[in-house]
Amino acid sequence: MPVRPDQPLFEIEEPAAAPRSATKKPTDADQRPVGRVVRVLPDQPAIDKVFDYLVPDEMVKAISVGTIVRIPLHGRRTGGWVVEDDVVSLTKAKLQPIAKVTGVGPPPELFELAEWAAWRWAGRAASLLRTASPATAVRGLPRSPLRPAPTLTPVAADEVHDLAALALREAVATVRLAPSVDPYPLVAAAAALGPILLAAPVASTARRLGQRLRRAGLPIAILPEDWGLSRAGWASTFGSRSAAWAPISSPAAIIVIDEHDESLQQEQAPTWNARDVLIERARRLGVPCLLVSPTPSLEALRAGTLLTQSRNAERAGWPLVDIIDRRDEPPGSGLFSERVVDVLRSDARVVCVLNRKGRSRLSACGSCGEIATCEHCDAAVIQGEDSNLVCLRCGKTRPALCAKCGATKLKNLKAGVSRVREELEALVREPVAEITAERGTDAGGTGTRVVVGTEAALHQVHKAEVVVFLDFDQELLAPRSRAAEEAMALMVRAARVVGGREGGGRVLIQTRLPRHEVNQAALMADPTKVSDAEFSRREILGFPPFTAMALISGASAQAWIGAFDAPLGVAVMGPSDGRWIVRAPNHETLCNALGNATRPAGRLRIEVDPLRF
DNA sequence: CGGACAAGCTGA
DNA sequence: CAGCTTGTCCGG
Repeated sequence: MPVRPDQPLFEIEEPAAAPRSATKKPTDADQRPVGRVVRVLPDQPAIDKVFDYLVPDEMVKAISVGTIVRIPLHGRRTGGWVVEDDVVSLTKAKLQPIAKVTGVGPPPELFELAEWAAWRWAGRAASLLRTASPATAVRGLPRSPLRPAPTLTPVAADEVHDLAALALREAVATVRLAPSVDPYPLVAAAAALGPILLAAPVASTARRLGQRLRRAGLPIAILPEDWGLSRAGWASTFGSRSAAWAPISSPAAIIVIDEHDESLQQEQAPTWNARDVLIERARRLGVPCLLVSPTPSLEALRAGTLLTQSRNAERAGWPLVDIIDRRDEPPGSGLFSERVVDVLRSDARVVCVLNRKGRSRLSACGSCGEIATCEHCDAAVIQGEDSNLVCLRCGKTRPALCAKCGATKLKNLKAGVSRVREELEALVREPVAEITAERGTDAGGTGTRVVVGTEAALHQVHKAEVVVFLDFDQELLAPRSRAAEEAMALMVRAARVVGGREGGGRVLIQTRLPRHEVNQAALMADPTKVSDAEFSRREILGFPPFTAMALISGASAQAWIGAFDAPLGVAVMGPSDGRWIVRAPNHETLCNALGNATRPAGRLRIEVDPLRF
């Protein structure tokens, strides 16, 4: 019978008050007649300093390391975490009492992990501990059910389950599973060892996996709502990026789903990555860490032993890929090859992907051929949906007419999604929906057979027979250091929308670069084509993971760089666009240097492991 | 973070 | 020099 942790199987008990560390040496500290003193870290990342407080008698039982309290500080009250108990305070200031116990906080080991992460991503421990803390006060923890958790019946003769058995013997295992392969047997195998911790880039992925395990009878905490259950320690914990900071104390194993996904990295500084936090967390606990992905990141390939499916099984988990070589077609021959037109006119459900918003990204005058540019800054202007011309650099808008000859007819040299939607409707003679990040599901993209959109379409459409990349070269040639990996991640998304090849899943790629490693990797269902190429490229360029980097930006970046005394082996490059790069042979050197630097006042962003540089 | 207090700027 | 802004410091 399934255990429903939210039903009255358990009662609420007082927060586990750690036994008052068996009467610490009653020596010199007791010269002073004060009572118990604890050290508290305020929850304001800007303070980054600990303060000592007296524990009033009525709070003695409720307070231990990790407890969330309110403290008087500088004439007002703030929240904070008890980070040390039974402190011998050396301060000359007279101690104030703790004002209030708010509730249960993260387990003690997360404080050490937060300190490490603060060093690793040049941030403050408080911002990480916020992520590790409950959204609202938790006053008691659910008690473990009396009946033992059922033993899971292993999935019979399942390849993924067998992979799990191997993976769970490693400290860190990188498990490559094709896009349409269900990771559940892996999760179930790990959960058979005891409560596990699982993080996935998309909350709904984590939730679905958790619910399946819950149906199998295991107690499951799904974050953020089940924070208390996770803190209680006996339930497997599932969540998105922030689950890297889940309060579960001793998971038997840690799993990161789709570890290659960029959304596992926090956008705001400190830019910690759930994958890297969890590798470290597993290492400290001495439990296996499973990094799962159809296209493992270079970081995962370096961190763990690679385990793969059989070649046949992996191929079956990728869709059939058609590379449509457009090199022979003249430029300007339109966005739709014959192959694509055929598919569009079939009765298949099709998602067309084009990462260009608006009507036109590049326009020229229909009569004189002049490229439409901004009157202010000379950058090329784009034509938005209202058909006005907008400069992306300075934001100026002007009506759609040629600046040279005044003609009002503009030629569309690079169509955007809005324009393509109109063209598609003319082509298929039925309504076509447009999906971009801004105009999402509300635009009702699911109703029509043919959909066109930016990559947001691949998030919002769950099932289609064909995905068409109308101009994949745009992804492949994007001026970004991680363009190939990002294109590969997009391919994985597409592969999931259409499913594996035995189910008829199909992806069409229009490209002029048929030999590009991403195209070849997709065609052959072999992601090593991308990682191999990327490894050698990065090694030649001295990019991560062969080095460690941080990107320094913001109004005070100049001042920071000026005061930065780069130690041996650490290089400062820049500025470009007001940003500097600090590069070191490894994180040890980089993070120590960043930690020793003095921080000027004002806005400063230190992005360790930048995704874009 | 946000209050306290000091140093700088303005106006008559 | 009051009255106000801006900057720096510091908290138990």
